[in-house]
Amino acid sequence: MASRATVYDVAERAGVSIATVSHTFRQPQKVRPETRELVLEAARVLGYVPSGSARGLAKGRSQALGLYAFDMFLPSDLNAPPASLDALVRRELDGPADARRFPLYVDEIQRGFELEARRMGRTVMLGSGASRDALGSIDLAGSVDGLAIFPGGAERDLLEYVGRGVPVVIFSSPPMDDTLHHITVANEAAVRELVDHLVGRHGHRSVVFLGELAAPDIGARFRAFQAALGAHGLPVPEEPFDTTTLTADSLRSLREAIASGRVPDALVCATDQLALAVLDVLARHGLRVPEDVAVTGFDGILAGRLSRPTLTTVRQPFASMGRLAVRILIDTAAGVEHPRSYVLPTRLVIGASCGCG
Amino acid sequence: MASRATVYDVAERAGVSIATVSHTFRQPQKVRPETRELVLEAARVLGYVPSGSARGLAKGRSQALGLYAFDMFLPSDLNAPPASLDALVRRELDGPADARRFPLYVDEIQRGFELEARRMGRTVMLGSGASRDALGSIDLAGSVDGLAIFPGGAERDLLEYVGRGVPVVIFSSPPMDDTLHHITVANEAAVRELVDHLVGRHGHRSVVFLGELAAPDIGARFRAFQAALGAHGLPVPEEPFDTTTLTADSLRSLREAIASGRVPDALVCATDQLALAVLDVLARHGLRVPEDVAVTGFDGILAGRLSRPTLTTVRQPFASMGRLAVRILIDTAAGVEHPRSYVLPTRLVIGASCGCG
DNA sequence: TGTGTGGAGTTAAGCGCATAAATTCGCACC
DNA sequence: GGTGCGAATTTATGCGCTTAACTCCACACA
Repeated sequence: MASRATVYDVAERAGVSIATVSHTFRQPQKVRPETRELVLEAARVLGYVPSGSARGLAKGRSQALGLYAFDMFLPSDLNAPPASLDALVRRELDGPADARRFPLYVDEIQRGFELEARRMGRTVMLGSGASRDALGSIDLAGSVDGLAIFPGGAERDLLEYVGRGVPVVIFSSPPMDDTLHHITVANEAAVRELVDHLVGRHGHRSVVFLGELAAPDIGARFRAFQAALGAHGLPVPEEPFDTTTLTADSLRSLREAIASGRVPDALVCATDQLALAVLDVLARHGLRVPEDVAVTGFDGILAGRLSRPTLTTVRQPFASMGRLAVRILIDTAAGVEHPRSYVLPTRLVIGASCGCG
Repeated sequence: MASRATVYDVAERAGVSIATVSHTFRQPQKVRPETRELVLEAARVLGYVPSGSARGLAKGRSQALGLYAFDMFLPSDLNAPPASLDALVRRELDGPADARRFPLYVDEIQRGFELEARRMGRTVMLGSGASRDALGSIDLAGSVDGLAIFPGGAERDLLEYVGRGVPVVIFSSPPMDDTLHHITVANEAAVRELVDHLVGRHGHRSVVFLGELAAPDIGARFRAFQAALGAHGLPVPEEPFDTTTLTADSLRSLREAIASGRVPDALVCATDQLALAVLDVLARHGLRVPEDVAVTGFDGILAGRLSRPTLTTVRQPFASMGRLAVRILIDTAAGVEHPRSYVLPTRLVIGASCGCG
């Protein structure tokens, strides 16, 4: 692995200046065919591969778009000790293939992002870090022409900061008065439709909301939930029934309700992941879904179609969100204006967990 | 979007030299706390974000690992005209969520790659291009400290070329006498086990292989298939029953066999994707699986667990392969030797498509 | 007072490429 | 033979950062 060849090496071997070498690769028409061939041959012999860093520095942009995920999605993995290869393989082959861990909604957005970037001839840089780790996203921001990011913890000001130098899109975050671009869905309409279904169609009266309000989108869903209950003339709760985080000691309120025999008619969960956890808890305590209690999710991830019963949920256009982010970033970097906020539609997906089918 | 602040700007504002600014971020212990605070404050005010390109150039490495996929996996998307946002969203929400397109095996390897890179504090650069496009992977190679790649078309020499400057890992490619690192699975043992099951357990005699031999791993599987049949005293075919490419006019041999009423007992498909297509064709022609004909796949992708019947297949440790690639790349870049080839184990997964269950 | 020492900061030299501006050259044309 | 011109190539500079080597200075010690 000798140190890589540079333009200088190629130029010397081809008997031309480095400018000609550069031209040969970037603006071939400016170089006489014979000279070009000379340069290409030299490059071939030397195994020349242009340095992306040097090019990026010289041109002022990298042709790369960044996607940053806080590790909130995979904390367990990040903290795990490095397993031996054997252990990794054995665990993977012996364990169950788990659709609950992958693909999640992040992965679907990422996929759309990748596909569109590919279409546009851009490379994608994937970064990640701890929730509080400012440096991770800053580092990434310094290497790309645009950055898309998932909502994490207290990163708002950090993003504004980063956004001064590079366009930034934030997913699943309702319109706000900041300098970032937002992509989200019509949470209000979606929740309204969901509640209408549970109350209007199935006649449930005791309908509750489960979810942690920290994420901006989930807050919006809860407020929409309150409004929807009100619209149906039902009592409006001040807070979610359970504000779980899906960590160790989660779903406490739900388990207490089960223990005391006062389970609501319907559990509206802020996300599919949460809904699946709820299904588990209910099953473990001998409660049948939907006979004893209805459950709904939000997102439309794959695992929700594999569960028993299948999940009634709201499908989000994740791939489109990822694609849209790419378009916004590229356009904005090129000076083309874009609306600061996009609110995409959703679709109610009726499964078995609400009592239908 | 004013042009980004640089070390010079920060240095000037803080009244220090650019070296001190750099030290503040890279080796904080070398600068006095008060000075450090001065610099950080200046950086904060200016919205300073270090340039990844400049750093990469100065240090000679980028802390990024590359993953390159030829577009053979997504040709349709690449060639599609750019749809309007509305059209994209509508198509996504209205269409069926299709586990047959995602996640595929590439995605699972990629996931392992990403997770391990994250663990190691590296960023991942995703590139892609047309099969014949040398420039794509070369460009990517120039921007990363190591490159992992899927087997595509005639890229062998290209990879050797790229491999001169940067460590390269190639997936699903049996050990070869080249300068690259290879990661694959024990195709021979896996196919042997599969055939043993079909012949020994289910008593099938007319067992055929379907698959395109271009991919190196698939070639290995077919040779193992031949050997396995021979070991059972069955006639050994010269060629696969069908060498389909899953494009427009695919599975011709199979359809002809169906038309002529001479369908084999068991169809051993080179991949799950192919097996799923085979299931479709069989169903469309009124043939029942496994009653009329047995089918097996290879890979263990998610869609194979969603099909009816579920697929009997061979599960590969994809995530581990991705993780291993990262370890190889990082180690090799650091001068630590690694075996040139890794051959990982697999696991036979019995579904319903072979006649079990 | 002279010397040594270590800490804090600065100087200066690249890293590999792109590109504007300058130069060279061949050639047509008067 | 002089002039003009466009094409081909080179010169020269800068992109923003890292870091080895150096300077400076305060302080301890003999």
